[in-house]
Amino acid sequence: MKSPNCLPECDYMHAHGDLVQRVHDQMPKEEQLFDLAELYKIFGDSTRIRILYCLKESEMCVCDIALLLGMTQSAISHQLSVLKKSKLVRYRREGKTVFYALADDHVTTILSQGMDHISE
Amino acid sequence: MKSPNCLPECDYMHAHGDLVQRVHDQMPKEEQLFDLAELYKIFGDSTRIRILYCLKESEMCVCDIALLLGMTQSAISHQLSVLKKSKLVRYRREGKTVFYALADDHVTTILSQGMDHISE
DNA sequence: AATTCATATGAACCATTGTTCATATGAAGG
DNA sequence: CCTTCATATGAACAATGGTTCATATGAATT
Repeated sequence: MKSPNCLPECDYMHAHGDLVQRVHDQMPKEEQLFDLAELYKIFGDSTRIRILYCLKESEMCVCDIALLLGMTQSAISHQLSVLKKSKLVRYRREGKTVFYALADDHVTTILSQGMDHISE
Repeated sequence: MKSPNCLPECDYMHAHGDLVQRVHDQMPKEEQLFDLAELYKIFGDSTRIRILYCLKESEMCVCDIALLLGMTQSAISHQLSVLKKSKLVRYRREGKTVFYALADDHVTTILSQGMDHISE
């Protein structure tokens, strides 16, 4: 009798069954892999990357970022809201102005990790 | 006289000019930030993440991966070609079969880096 | 309370991208 | 050489996502 998690049969391709089953059993949970992809998706846009690199230097308000990146306030605000939802940035309000900053050191680490990789 | 890299004027928003200029000067090159985003984009798809996690365990041929992930051979092949273009996987041919593997340890590192982050 | 200013947000539009389907390539075996 | 089998690839389709435009919120100032 097969395990409840066994793979579907494959009649037209004779794959290397043992290997496939072993690797299958060692895979992380589907949900975890999905969340991981979602995380990278956030970093996978150059506007958001540029915003994060701004905030790496200093906390900044929305219109400063917009000015610096040469984009509209709306576009920046939309992207900040994406970054906010993913907890990659935090913010504080001061009067009419909202200052954004990187959420924690982990974000910086991930950024420099990737930067290392492409500078090879 | 302004530096050749100075920012455009902004008449309707009175941004914090000094800060903006300072952060602007410390930003990495546009092209680098673009490439960084492109790298993360590759990781930002759950099919590709799942493929990478398969290959983390063992080198595998295309149809094994397809079987394991319950997807068509074509879909997997297309994604492998994306991963190949970005040098995240390498491959070797053995007769009719092509075996894929992770390109280097750096890929594993990036994967576990992200996995750390979401497991908080 | 009315206005101004910084930011947020909803809808629409266009571009990008992942999958499918059909077909091509290219190696091994008869 | 003709077939078979594993993989690759091109075109088409559907879905996702980033920007813009118009407008809303909400805080400060008069």
